[in-house]
Amino acid sequence: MIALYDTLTKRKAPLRPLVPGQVGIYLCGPTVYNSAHVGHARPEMTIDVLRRWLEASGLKATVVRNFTDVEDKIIKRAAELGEDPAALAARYAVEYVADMDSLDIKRPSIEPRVSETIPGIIDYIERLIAAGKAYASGGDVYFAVDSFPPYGQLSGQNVADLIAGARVDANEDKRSPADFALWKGAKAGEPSWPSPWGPGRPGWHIECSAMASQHLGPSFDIHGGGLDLVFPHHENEIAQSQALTGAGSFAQLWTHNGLIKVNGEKMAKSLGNFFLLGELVKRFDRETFRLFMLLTHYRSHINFELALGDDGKSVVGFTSLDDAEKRLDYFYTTLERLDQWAASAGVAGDDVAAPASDVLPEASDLDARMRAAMDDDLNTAQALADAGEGMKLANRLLDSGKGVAKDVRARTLARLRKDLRGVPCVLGLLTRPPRDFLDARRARLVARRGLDAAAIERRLADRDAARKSKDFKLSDDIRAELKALGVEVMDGPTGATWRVVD
RNA sequence: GGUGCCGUGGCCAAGUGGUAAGGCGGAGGCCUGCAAAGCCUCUAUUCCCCGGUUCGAAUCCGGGCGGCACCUCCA
Repeated sequence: MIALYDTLTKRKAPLRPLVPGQVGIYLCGPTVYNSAHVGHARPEMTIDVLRRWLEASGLKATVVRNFTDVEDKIIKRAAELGEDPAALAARYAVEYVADMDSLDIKRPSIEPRVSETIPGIIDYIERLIAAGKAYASGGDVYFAVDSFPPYGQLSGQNVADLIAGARVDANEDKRSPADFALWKGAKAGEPSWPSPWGPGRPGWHIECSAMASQHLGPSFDIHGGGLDLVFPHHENEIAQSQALTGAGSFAQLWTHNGLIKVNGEKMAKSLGNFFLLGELVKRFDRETFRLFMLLTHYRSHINFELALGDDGKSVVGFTSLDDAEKRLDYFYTTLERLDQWAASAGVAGDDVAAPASDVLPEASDLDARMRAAMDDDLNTAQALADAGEGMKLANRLLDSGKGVAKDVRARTLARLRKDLRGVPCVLGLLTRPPRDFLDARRARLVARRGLDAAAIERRLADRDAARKSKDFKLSDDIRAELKALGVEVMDGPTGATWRVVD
């Protein structure tokens, strides 16, 4: 049974699906007014892992992730570019899908758009007005926060403080400064839809209430999003929804992922310190992003570290991603060694998976430990630390069977070979044949350093000849020569191999 | 001003009552013609500080200090 931390009750709670065996998840999606950056990947990755874990646990997950394609920022940006707002939003939505595909994030079951939900939104607003929870005023419609006493339960805010803080937008048409717009009357030249209150468009929060209830029903299991959305967005979603459908309806569990910081600073458009996914994906393996994110628990902030040049400003490297990719390299290298051992030992597939008692204890409970970590609020950091321990044990046994009975060693290695791909594969890691990853990575590094692989191979052949004739001076000279290029030569039982150090 | 989160070794980071995971870095070692990779050992008597609860606290409570986030567009 999986437990998740619930922002509303501030504690971990076991997931008890409303419909046994099925889990409905709503994730707040992007406002599509420009390209996706690293920050967008975090909630997507979090929900992707949640969804994969639930599915692996035998549950059917329905993930609804919206596109907000009608919004002030889109209108503004479209005006700047002289482009039609709808066309601009559609263009960036296509790009967004491609970016998430490139990170191997499973597509949501349903991707509703505001532009396709307008009738549902208008209906929703009409019901709120009929229930006395909202009022039309000056072409707009506002939610009456006073009509919903529990307001503030998610974020710990109270209405009086909000008003006293004077940070809420006072507005002639509002009865109370804390009220928020459900419908915004259109100004000249703005895109609009006809409504009982005149032409206009939905306010920011109502879309999610409407889309969630339309696709998942008035009550569903999990609502996700970034920590920055707790207030006001999610608070307002709760108000709108529960004002109509009552306490306890809407999301049963609220999960919020931590944000991404850049060299310790908040990542913000205004600071300009964000990086587009499309560019980073060219430079790193897609699994590198996944590992980078999953190495930290989803509720913590992640620091996206950059290596800066001497001027302290120019970005010369992506330290966090480099580190994650090296770790991934270690994992895949270990798996390859295990595969080679299995091939030479004649171990086929998983068929030698032995009972727990017949393998070393560190290996016998590895899978259970990883599963327990995942069930405990998706502790991927713990699960991957466990996997790392398993990798280390595998390498040790592969190096030497000293002190371990031969059959126990073999069964342990077989077990590790299976389990080290078990939970990690569910998380979308270590899913490929090791050689695919390792070759692709080396090719990328070769290209990045502007090296010539064929030339390296030729020098390696020269060195091999030198070693055969015991000319270690020449052999070492060639090693040094390649080393200067960033190429490391590794002598092995089947000849020398090489890799690019970064 | 309000609200919430956090403060773990040089750095990163798990751990929410039972006596400090893991990674990086560093030191030593095994292996190697030399290396690299891999492995082994060491690297926090202690979890921001001060009180309290408890047989027992990094974990709970109170106070203080520090950082961050949200309250305005932000994933």
